[in-house]
Amino acid sequence: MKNKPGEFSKKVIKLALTIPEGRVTTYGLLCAAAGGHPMLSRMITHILGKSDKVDQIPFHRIVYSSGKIWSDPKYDQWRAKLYKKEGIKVDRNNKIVDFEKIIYSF
DNA sequence: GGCGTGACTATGG
DNA sequence: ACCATAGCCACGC
Repeated sequence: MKNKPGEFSKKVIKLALTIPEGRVTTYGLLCAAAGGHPMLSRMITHILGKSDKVDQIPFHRIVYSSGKIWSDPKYDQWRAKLYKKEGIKVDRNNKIVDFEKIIYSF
């Protein structure tokens, strides 16, 4: 499937916005759904981070392939709040509880 | 047109 | 099972 330049990023953003509440996905799945290589995961962050829709994007629903989360002091509280709000459980090691059960595949 | 960037992933110790 | 290192590629400047 051929993607025009810039479509990838749009697709990624669009897909990211379709992640249901209470579900999580991985960067690998997201980029695969966008029609890219699994290792394009880094671009997801880059694109979403630079996007003007960054505020709408549920970064908290996008986690590591291992189900772990990047614990950044900057976003930690923000994410924790959203997790609590959506009923997503995270253990004290920032690992998603029942990750394999709530993971969302496109 | 080349280089840096990025809320990552895979692999090895 | 945890930590460190290397590699991946599209997009913007």
